[in-house]
Amino acid sequence: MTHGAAGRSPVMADVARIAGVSHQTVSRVLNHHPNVRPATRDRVLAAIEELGYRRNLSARALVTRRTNTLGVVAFDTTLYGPASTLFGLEQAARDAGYFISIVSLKTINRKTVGEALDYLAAQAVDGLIAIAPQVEAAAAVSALQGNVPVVAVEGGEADGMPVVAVDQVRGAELATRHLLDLGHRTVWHVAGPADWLEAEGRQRGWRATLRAAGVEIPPVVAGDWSPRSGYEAGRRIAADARASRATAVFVSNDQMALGLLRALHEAGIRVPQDVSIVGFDDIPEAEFLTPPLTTVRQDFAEVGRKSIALVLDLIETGPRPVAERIVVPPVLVTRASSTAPATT
Amino acid sequence: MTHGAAGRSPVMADVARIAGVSHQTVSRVLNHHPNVRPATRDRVLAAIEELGYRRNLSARALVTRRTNTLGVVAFDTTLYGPASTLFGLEQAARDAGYFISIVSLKTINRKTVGEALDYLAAQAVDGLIAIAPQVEAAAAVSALQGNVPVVAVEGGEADGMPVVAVDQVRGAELATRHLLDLGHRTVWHVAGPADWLEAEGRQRGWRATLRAAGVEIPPVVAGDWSPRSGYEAGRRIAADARASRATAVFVSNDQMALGLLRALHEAGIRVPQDVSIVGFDDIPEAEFLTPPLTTVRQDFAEVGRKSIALVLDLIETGPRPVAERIVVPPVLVTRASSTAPATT
DNA sequence: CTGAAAGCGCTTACAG
DNA sequence: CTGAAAGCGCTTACAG
Repeated sequence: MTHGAAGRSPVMADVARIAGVSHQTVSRVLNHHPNVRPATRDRVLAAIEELGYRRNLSARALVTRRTNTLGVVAFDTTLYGPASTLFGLEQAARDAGYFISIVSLKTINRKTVGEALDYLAAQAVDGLIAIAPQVEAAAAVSALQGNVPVVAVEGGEADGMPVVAVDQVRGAELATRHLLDLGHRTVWHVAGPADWLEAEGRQRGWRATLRAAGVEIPPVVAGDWSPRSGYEAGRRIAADARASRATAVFVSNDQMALGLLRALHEAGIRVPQDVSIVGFDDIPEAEFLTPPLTTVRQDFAEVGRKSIALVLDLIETGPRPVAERIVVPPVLVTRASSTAPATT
Repeated sequence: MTHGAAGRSPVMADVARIAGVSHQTVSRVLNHHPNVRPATRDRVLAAIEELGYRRNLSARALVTRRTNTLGVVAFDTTLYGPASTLFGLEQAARDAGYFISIVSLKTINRKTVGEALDYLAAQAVDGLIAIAPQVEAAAAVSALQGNVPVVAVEGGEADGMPVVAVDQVRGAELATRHLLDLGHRTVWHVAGPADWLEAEGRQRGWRATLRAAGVEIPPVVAGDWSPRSGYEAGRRIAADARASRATAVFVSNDQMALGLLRALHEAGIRVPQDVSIVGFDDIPEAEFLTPPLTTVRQDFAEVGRKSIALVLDLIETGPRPVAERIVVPPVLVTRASSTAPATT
């Protein structure tokens, strides 16, 4: 603030005056325009440094019609998966020089998702990323399909929208096959909420694997992702355990597996001696549960990076003739909660 | 798009033309200026509706010098606490009509925090909220103290900056006193990382409570918030258990308590019969651990709301003569992991 | 209660 | 390689 009118922050014209050039030349330097003489460039840079000048991004956005901001719609970023994805998105966006404006929803339906998208549209974001793991949310996002590029994270296949997702079906196959390979006659399944695409994909992968193996397909036990619902599922399975002779359970996420572990423990059923358990996500706690949980790890950071890369590419090159679907492979992490069945 | 030049989105002048007024009148309607005749207002509103007009926020920001955006600096939003706080912040900001621009850091030091603040400053945010739970981060934030109002969430007391925080000392007192009241001779402590203000506050509260009770103060066991570090602390405590005769442990967060539970279980030490455990946070999993975990609940949503309210107030009314400190009380949640010591 | 004028701080052709 | 001009879409005094 040693130059320029006191009290106001410096503008391009202040820099220009000090550098002895016009403000257009300052603009050229800032935008890495090739045609600037090195000596001029250095003078401008020095003046910028001296004044602590920062470009006014609102003014810039007004003329370029680019805000350099990406909107993110998310649901319950308190859950490990969405939180991790968001973290990955944010890192990748910043590396690319974009700002992230986020709205996270408490409840998902066409109305709330629509409002969120409106909210971000009002901000004139350059692109939109929707962490839209529910059928409803995906539908709401695809209904929008406005002027701005949209990428769905964990979105469904149907809606003709670019998607970046972990291969849920594949993950469920890994989990189910692992248990079958250990020698279990079949594998039970505690599912996530019916309207979540991930829950649906995992159930599909589980079912396909059992069918391919030609084994009996037990009835699905419903859950809602919460430890509590896993606990309740566990009580039900424990009650049926002797009758059903369940020896292996693939649980659709780690939090439910944690609740299920608790219920089996209460019922005096040992894991893995009596029942083997496999979860999904590999939350940081998974390794330290009793027993340590075999699970399927998702690379959320990678999903975030790929989503940003895709939306930026869409911004640059315009929409594709056919919507892309980028798939990130999951990895099975084997721990103590799964073993061969007792030979009875 | 039925009016105006095809291909471009409608601007204020388009609305004005359709409503038969000048664009200033449209502006007045949008800004809820009192002096607009109701009939005129209705015509303008109808035109806005008809065109699907949205105000260009960049143009608005250019003249008002307000971006209606709040910047948030956070650290590892993958952790339950920061994720929950962020969620609360975002809800509260949106309710107040503000956008949130977030940058989350992987590592915290003066440099990374400084860069984050620069990044947000470049965006000309109207206010800044720093989830700055480390000593270093708090220092970096207070070093800034630029032109824009800053509120520190979980910040320290020293830096003369407005702070919103859960009363960590009080929470630790609740936990420690609970264990003493159950009849334990003293209480051990697994601390969080030394440079975290929350870890420091909880340790302070624990120590003060023991001192006030006139009981022996055991050496602190160090952790880093992770389940793994809790596990390692648990192994150390288990190894010393007979020698040290530890019967009660206050663990500085739930994730470490989870790891500690695992270690004690491996060592054949029963919780709570042999050792009582109390955690901190009340993560969703806490209720379903084996055994269900007694812990101290923090109201992160409330912290978020209060932080937004404070920063907005600072934006409106300017800085206070003396920096405010708003404290949110924690609550003890009693579950099965804590009980009276065995009478030996 | 409403309109004509000026200006916010940039970028983008257009000259030279 | 660099500058004078116009304009992005709003809001804010200023008139009336």
